[in-house]
Amino acid sequence: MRQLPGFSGLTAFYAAARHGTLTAAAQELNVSQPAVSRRIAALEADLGCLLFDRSHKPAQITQQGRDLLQALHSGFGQIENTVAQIRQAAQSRVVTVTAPSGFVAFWLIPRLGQLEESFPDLTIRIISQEYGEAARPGDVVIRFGLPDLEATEERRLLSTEVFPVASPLYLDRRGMTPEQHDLSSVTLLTMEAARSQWHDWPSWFQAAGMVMPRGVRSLDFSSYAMLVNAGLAGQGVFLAWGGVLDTFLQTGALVRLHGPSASSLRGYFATARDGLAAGQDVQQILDWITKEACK
Amino acid sequence: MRQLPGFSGLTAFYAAARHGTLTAAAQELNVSQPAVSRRIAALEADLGCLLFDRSHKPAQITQQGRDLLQALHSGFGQIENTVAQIRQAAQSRVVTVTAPSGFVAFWLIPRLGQLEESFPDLTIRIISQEYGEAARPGDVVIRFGLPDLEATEERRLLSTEVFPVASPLYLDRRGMTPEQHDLSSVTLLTMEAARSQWHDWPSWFQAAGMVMPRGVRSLDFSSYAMLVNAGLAGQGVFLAWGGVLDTFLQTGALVRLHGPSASSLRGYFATARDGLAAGQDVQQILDWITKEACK
DNA sequence: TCACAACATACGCTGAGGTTATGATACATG
DNA sequence: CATGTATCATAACCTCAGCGTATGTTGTGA
Repeated sequence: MRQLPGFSGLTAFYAAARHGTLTAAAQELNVSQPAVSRRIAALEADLGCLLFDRSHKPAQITQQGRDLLQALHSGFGQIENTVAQIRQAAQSRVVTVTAPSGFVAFWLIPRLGQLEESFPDLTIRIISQEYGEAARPGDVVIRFGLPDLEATEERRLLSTEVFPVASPLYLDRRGMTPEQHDLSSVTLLTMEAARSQWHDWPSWFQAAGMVMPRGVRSLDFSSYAMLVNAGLAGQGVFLAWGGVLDTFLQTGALVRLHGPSASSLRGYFATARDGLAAGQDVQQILDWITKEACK
Repeated sequence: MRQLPGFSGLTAFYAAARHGTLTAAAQELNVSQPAVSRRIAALEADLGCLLFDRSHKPAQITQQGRDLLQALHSGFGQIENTVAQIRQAAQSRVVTVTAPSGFVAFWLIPRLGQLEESFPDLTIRIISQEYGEAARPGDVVIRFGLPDLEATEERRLLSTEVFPVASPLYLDRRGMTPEQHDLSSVTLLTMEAARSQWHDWPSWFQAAGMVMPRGVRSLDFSSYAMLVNAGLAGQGVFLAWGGVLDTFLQTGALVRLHGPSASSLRGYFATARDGLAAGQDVQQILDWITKEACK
C-alpha cells in the first residue's frame, strides 16, 4: 500500500485522462480546475515523470500517462464492479429462512408462492437442514425439538397433535377406510435414526393409550422427506405432525386415520436470529410464517 | 468514479482485512485505531452492509468483505505494478540524443561504447533522423545546417573543413595515390537531393579555387550513409566533413586526397533541448559530445 | 473472575486541500 | 498578424474533514 501514490492524485489524473482536459475533470470531480492541476502535479512529482505534455493545449497525455490510465481503468473497474455487486445485494433485501428439511419440503415450499406474493420486494432464501446438522445461520430460524424455556421470543408453530395418516389407495388395497382400519395389520413407516428427536410409533401408541401390536411390519427411513414420499406412494401408515402435511390432507393425497391421537411437547419453533433487534423485513417474514402456521 | 466509495475507507478496510485487526491496520497506515474504525464504518454505511462481523474479537471478515478484499487486492495490485514500473523508468536516467543519420552512423555509434562507459548510470537513447524529416524531440539535439545566430547556447561540433576522400583500393585500381591523383578522371560520389543542405562538389571546387572538370563521371545517392558505404566499397571519391569519418581515416579504410580543401559555414551543431535549464545528466552528455568532437 | 486486547464513541483541534483571483500561453479565427 | 477564447499554473487565503486523545464497552484467554 505504501507503494501507491495518493488516491486524490490518481483519481484526478484518471478523470483528466478520460475527459481530455483538466477543466472537464474538475467538473466531474466537483472541484475547481486549480485543485485538479495541483493534484496531478503532486502525482507527477511522486512518480518522477510527466503524465501530461503541457506544451500543447489541451495537455496531451504522455506514454507513461497512457500506461497509468490503462492500469487505473482496469484496477478501478474491478473495484467498481465488486462495489456495485455488494451495494445491489445490500439493497435487494434478502431474508434467509433456515428450517428442517421436512418442514421445508412439505410446509414451506408449498407456501412459498404465497409468501413471495405477500412480499414482492423481498428475496426469500431458504436453507434446508437435516437432523443432526450444525445450526446454520438465517434471519429466521425454524427448529424442531423441545421448547427452549429461555428463548422467550421463540414461537411454536403448528399443532402439537400427532396422528397416523396413509394414502387412500393403500387403505383401499388393504380393505380399510379411514374410519375402519386395523393398525396391527398394516405396515408402519418409521425413522429409527431420528427416534430420540422425533415422535415415533411406540411413543404414539403409549400416548394414545393403546398397546402397540406385537410383530407388526415396518419400513424404516433415514429422512422424513423419504418417509413421507413412501407414504404418498402407498407403502404404509406413518405419523404426521399436525399441520405439516396439511396440503396433502386437503388434496386427498393423504388421509388421516380416525381414532385417538397423541400430543407431544416437541414441535417446530421459530425465532428471528437477532431477536427483537431484527430488521423489519425479518420481523414481517416471521409474523407471516407464524400466522400461516396457525391457520 | 462516483460509483466508488472514498479511498480512505477502502484503504483502511484493505489494511484491516489483510492484517486481521483494525489495530494492526492502524499501524500500517500510520493513523490511530479509532481513525481506522471510523473509516471502515463510513465505508460500511456507504455500501449498506457489514464488512466485518464485530460479534467476535478480533472482528471477522464477512463474505461481502472477502469479495471486496479480493477485488481490492487485484485492482490495487495492478495499479501498484504499473506505478512501480513508471517510477523505475523515471529513475533510470534516460538521456535521448537526436542527430542526423550520417552523424549517428559514422561518428556517434562508433563512440557509443566510450560514451556509455563514461556514464554507466545513464541510459543513452539515440534517435537518428534523415534529412528533411521533422525535428524529433531529444534531450540533446544535433542538427546539420547553417549556424543559428539566435541560438546562443548552440555549440558547433567538428571541423568546418571539407575535403575529398576515397578508398585506397579505388586509388590503386586507378593508378593513383593520395598524393598524386586526377579528380577529372575519377568517379565523383554525389547526393543531389540534399544539394541545398550539403556541401557539394561544385561548391567545393569553387571554394578550393579550382575549376570543376567538365563531363566528369558521377554516382548519385539519396542518403549520406549510402554514399559513404559506396565510397568504402571503392566506387569513387566523395567529400568528407572534417571529423565525421575520422574512424575510417584512422583505420585506413578511407584516405584523404592531398591538395586543397574548402571550408563551409554549414556544420553540425548541438544543443540541450531545454537549454541551460536542462538537467545535469543532459549537460554532461552534451559536454562529452562537445569535447569528443574537438579531439 | 480478572486482566488484557480489540473495537466504538465523544470531543476538541488543525493543516490538507479547497476556493478565488490572476497570470501565462496555445490555438483558432478574421 | 492581431485578437479573443480556452486551458493550465500559481499565489494567497480560508475552513472543515478527519485526525488524535480520552474513555467506555466487550470478547477472549488464563
